[in-house]
Amino acid sequence: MSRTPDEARRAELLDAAVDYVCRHGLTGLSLRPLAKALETSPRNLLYHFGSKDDLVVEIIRRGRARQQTTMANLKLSGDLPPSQVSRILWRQWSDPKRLPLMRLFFEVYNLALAEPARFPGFSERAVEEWLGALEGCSTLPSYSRADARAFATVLIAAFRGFMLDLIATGDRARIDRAVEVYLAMLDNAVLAATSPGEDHDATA
Amino acid sequence: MSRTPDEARRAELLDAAVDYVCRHGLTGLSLRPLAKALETSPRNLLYHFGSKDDLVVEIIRRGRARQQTTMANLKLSGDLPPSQVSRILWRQWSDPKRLPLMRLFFEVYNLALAEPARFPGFSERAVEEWLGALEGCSTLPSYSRADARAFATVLIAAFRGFMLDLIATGDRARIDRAVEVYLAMLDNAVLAATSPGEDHDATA
DNA sequence: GGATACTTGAAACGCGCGTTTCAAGTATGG
DNA sequence: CCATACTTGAAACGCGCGTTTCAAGTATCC
Repeated sequence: MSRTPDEARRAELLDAAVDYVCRHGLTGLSLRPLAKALETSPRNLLYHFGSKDDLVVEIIRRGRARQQTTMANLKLSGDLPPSQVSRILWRQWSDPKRLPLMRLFFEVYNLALAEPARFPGFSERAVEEWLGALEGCSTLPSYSRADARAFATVLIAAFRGFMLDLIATGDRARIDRAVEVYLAMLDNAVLAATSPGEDHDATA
Repeated sequence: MSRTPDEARRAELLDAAVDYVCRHGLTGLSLRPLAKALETSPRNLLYHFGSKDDLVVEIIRRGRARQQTTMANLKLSGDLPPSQVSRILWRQWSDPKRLPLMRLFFEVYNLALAEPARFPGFSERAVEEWLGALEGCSTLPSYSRADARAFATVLIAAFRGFMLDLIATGDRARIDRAVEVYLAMLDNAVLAATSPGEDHDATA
């Protein structure tokens, strides 16, 4: 007939929107300022994305895609010790260039907690995906599956806790030092779990 | 003259507002629904609190007061091992009755990150207060001050990470198990730090 | 080159927001 | 008891929001 839909324009707008949201947050997002920053109009955003809610969904989806790209680049081989996996994770994600994306996801976690209906299953998936990745990545042979999940839960909790602190305070010196203390603890724990001599009971 | 200001009414409204915000979140808070839930009018909220922003500030302040009351009840003596301090903290705060307040503060952290001007220094203080408490509570004699801060940073990160997970997934069984694994790691670390025999290097 | 469908702009609509205005209601000090 | 100041209610204001309407602009296929 006459003309093919301009998919590239949509992708360009979406990418710019993700950048904007990383800088300005998702909570107070409104179309008019966003449109102005993207040098377009609210009308156009709605034309390309249908509604604001749909746009938000796509922004989050695109953000997750960036996150997963980063994770894929980690190339974590299956037999690294947990401390190595955690160190690589930390090195990668504490990069100032990646912090805004991380901050965005903490924001989305919160929004999802406040309005689970708008982001169904988001919070649960956010943990479950990392669990899956870390369970597979750093399992100790002696661990049962539940132990492995518990251990992975520790890794995730510490990682996210350090991230929160870094995002909030920016006190990189203190936190980097804390991460090293923590990684040494991890090595100690693995040592204790694999050496048969010690009394090692992790249950209450 | 004629009548004394009703301070009790204000306090009552504020307490009810904190409860409301714990249940409904602070992000989308607006006066009309809040007033309806409190069986009063927007007009009255503004009369008692001046403006919505002032009200929000007072809600957060009151929430912090509740938080500190809980902390004061912990009665952490100075010579408990870190794992005991952490266990008590976790037991106290993972109580379902206290989770909403914790969730509220994670929400405020995020708001403060998005708009530092509205909540000046909030995020930094949130970490610094816990740091101070934990530094004093579970210092090891062999630690320098920087080491103590780093160690306390680990405790806070893990605590907050576990909290985030619990609030998001509610998977108490998995997380309680993870906490036990983590506490055992803490004990191991303290053991390693105090026994002179082992090679113990926590720097990169 | 003109019909066709994609793309964009300007302006307005209805809505809920925080806030203000104005007036009535109410308890208390003199 | 009544003047005074505290308290509350009803209604409206202006504003920014997401969205819609209507029309113009633009690239492409026949």
